[in-house]
Amino acid sequence: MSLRHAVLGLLSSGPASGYDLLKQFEVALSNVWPATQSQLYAELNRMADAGLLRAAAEGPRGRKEYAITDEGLTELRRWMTEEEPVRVNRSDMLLRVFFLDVVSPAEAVAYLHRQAEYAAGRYEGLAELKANVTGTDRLSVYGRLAAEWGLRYSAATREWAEWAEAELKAARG
Amino acid sequence: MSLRHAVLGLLSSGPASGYDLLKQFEVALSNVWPATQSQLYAELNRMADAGLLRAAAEGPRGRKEYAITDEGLTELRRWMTEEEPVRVNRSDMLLRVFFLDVVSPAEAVAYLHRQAEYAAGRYEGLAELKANVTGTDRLSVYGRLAAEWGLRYSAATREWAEWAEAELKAARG
DNA sequence: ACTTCCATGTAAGCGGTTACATGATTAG
DNA sequence: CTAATCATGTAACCGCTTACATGGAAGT
Repeated sequence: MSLRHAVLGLLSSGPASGYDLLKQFEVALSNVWPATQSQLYAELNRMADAGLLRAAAEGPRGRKEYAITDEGLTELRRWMTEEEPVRVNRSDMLLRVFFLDVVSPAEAVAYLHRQAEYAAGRYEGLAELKANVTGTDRLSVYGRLAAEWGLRYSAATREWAEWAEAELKAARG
Repeated sequence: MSLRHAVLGLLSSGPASGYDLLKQFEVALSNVWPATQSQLYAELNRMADAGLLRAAAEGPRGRKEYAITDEGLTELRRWMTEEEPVRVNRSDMLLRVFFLDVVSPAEAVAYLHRQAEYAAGRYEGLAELKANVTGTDRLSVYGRLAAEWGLRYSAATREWAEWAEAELKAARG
């Protein structure tokens, strides 16, 4: 249940409302842990019930500002140090690779070509994003580390797709 | 709904029972699209209802062998050529990176170190797996392409984690 | 006035996981 | 005879997505 931990993480640098958090999810975490509005508001209420959060202040328009509790901070630290990341690598893109021979050789090559182009585009996008994250706040500093991962990931995927495309062409003779 | 397409893909090389398919999921597709027994049997019945499959034969112990229909093959090809892969990159591992300053500097470094080690181990595992997949059948040939992606992915992740660890140490001064 | 932004909530549905449940056949 | 393997199914639960629903406050 990592949405919960993402919320704890965001609140660990200061109180915020559901609305504030939603923007942070969109801006900073969208590539790593997207969350929808509907999901977030429901989870905040559950977390308050569980004592990980408390409604610290109320503002205009029914705004509720939440602050992390000691219990929440303890849980966040426990998750960071004791719980190993879950790696579930469902890949729609890779699944298709297994079945490439049900389409024509030309279509198979085209598929890999599209994946290389997509990865190249994503690389460019992340490079731009990283260049625009110039802050010294925690989310910016560590966000750049995460962006660097994305960059390396995109580069590796692009190179793989180009390699695989060449392999297929070679196999065709 | 890619479980459906994974099933269509597997059945495109010949009829199989739910039990057969489950083993193929475990052996060939576990790193790309894991499926549970419960999920698979239910989906097979839905797919038969939808006309993508037909129960082709019955064997001992209530065994039901399914064959892909023309409709199923058409859907598989459509999915391969027309539907772009969905990329949802929820990463538990990367999410933690954003919140690395809620733990001690030593714990943060240790976290990245563990990730590098995990990626290195995964690389070794995949290298072994790839070396053992020597067949010339479709799943083997394309499985090696997919394994190559995993190898590059693991290497990139390991290198990133080592780099990030060095960054943190440098920042600590 | 009108639009945009702020702000929170509910409900239906889907895909996936875990656990439960049952029974036939084959190999040692 | 007994264990392993073959074989299929159901039910509860969980997290996520999409869509619906409402209304207050601020800027132009």
